Amino acid sequence: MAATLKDIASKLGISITTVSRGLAGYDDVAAETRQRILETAAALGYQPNLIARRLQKQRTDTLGFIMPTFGPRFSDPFFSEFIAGIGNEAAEHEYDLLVSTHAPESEEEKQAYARATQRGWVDGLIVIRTRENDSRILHLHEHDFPFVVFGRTDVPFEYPYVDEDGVAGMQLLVQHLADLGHRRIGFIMPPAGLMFSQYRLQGYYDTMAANNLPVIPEWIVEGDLTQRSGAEAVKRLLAATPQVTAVICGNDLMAMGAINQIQQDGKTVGVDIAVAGFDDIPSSAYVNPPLTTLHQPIYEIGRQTCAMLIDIVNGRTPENQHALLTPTLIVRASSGSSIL
Amino acid sequence: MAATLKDIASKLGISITTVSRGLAGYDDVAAETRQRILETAAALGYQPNLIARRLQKQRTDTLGFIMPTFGPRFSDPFFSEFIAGIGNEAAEHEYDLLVSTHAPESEEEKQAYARATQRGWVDGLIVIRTRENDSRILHLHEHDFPFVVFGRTDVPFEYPYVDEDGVAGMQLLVQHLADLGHRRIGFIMPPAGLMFSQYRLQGYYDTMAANNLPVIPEWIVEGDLTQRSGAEAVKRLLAATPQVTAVICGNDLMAMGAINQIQQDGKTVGVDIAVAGFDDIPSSAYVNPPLTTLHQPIYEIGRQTCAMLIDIVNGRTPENQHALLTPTLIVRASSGSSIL
DNA sequence: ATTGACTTCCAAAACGTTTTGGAATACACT
DNA sequence: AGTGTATTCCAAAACGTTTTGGAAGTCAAT
Repeated sequence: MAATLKDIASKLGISITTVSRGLAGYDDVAAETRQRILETAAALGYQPNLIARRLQKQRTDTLGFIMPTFGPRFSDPFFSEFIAGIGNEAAEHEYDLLVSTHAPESEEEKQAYARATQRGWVDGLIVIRTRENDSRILHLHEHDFPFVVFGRTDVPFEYPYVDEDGVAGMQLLVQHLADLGHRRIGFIMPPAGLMFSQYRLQGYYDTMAANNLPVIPEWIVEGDLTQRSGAEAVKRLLAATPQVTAVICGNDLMAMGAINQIQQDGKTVGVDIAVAGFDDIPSSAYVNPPLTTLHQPIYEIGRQTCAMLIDIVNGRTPENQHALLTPTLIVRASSGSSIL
Repeated sequence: MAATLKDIASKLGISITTVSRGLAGYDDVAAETRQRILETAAALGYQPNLIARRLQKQRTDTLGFIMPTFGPRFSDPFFSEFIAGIGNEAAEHEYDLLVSTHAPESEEEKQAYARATQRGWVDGLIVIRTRENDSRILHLHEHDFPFVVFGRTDVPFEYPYVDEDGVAGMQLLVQHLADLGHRRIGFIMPPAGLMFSQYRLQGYYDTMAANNLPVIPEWIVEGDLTQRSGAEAVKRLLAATPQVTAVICGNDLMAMGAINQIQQDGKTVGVDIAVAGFDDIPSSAYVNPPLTTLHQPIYEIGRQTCAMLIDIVNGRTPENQHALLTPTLIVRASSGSSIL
């Protein structure tokens, strides 16, 4: 039912070629003919068949994003903001965005990446939440498939990425707490397999050392980025080392869980104990007490990542293959005031 | 470079047809031939070109989802959970999910829907956040394009939808507050143009009336679903009618903003004033005080909506075109105890 | 020796588009 | 009259797949 080039051509008694070229604005079509083509196209409500065009052009004008989600009940606000960023950037360049969700390191995830590198699915991929020696990046690199990563990883070759400077971020945060007089600072770290955990951990170690503060292993516990795990982790942490006066959480969601847990135990966050997060999700300004955290411009990072990918897909080498953004420190009430 | 049917055929000295049919498992291919085809396909790393297949089959095996987002800094956890729901359901049925974001009622949104109904983009669409006399639904219905909606609207024809029963939900919540002794209950409603606002408002009115509680216009103010607007709205509300003892917010995000604002004004939520939300996003259990709210199984709703769409796309009529789910009341500390 | 049934294969068309490599015509200039 | 140059058009190929409608061969039964 939908009109095709053939319909227009036969209605006008001219060839498909001419119709195609007329519509595309080539100058080997007489102005008068072109006019008639345009009119009939409009009259028939012609819309080009994208699939046919893609088959001919050998490109999909589509970008892929495979979200590494954990449980089914999953709703890290990080993702919707990131999707909005890449989606809007993609739309501006007339690219579509194909999204799917798979558990990290699962069999389905592997299949999804295998499928992606076959021709005709997407032109390029966006990868996030890098892991050690990330198999996704290895696979994409092996198959010479265009991709950009949000996050660094330890592979023995160059690849384009955007990343936050986790070390610098943690440096700001730990220094802030140290300046307030904290000497025993705990760290609820994100899953150790994720690369950004390592940078954040590194920044924590470095800055503690820079302030001549020793770190004991009990001060570091691991969470899985959810509120629930933040609550559990802080419970374990404080049970093991009640002397800790401040707790840094690997992300805001865990910080929210931790705050809740601490309050349930009858202590006052920002007075009895300082808490800080990482990400600056919108909610972090509205919890009680408001959360001291490190701001990451997720939306902008999404845009930038996507812009870089579009460059690569079009054969342009981005002037800067590696973008490293420093988070900014947002001080709110949860870190309290000086305890000196 | 990627291997095609032609490559396999010429390597084996047989026709493309036979290769295609062998791979597809038709029984007019000798078992031995089929074996050789399979082997060579594996050896060459053959992956079918999806675009070519789609062109031939005249279907995209792709579903579309156009998110109606407001600002750039947008991150309603509702969306990521909903996407996970439809994405996983789609993946199970071997469908892809195409996602884009456009401001509601914007020109780009209109264009996106116009583009969607042209052939060869997606096989069906998922629509959410219905508006009065929703132009998207009118357009899709006019073009006879497959779609399923999360939400009802007031159009003069039948269409498939999944929706939450906002009236019943609010009934539970208002009754809960009335039972605690509240008689002056404010309502921070979502944008009036959204259909679910109207149901929630209706449920509020109905249940107030059922309890012989009058409602005065000052008790109702509007917000835009963000934390910030929740804070602003509650400020306006309490400035106008300080006598209010309970405030129901149209969603959890606004409730979080409201709680924060009330606390900044030095009052205690759950004691001086009760606050409740709607949605039961994960954070709502972790704010301080934890939020009384209505639970919606967003992930499940996403799955169900998507499953219905897949049925429709495949020409099967779902047994039930209209699913109405009743939210469950989650009582937490923010609504406090009896004030009688 | 024919016939019919079954098995195994394939040429060609089709999906709708873009691109290639001219062809045909008209016109002006030698 | 012949050459060259624009201008305007188009047939055919190509993208990679699936499906249609047989064709060819084998085998057993007549």
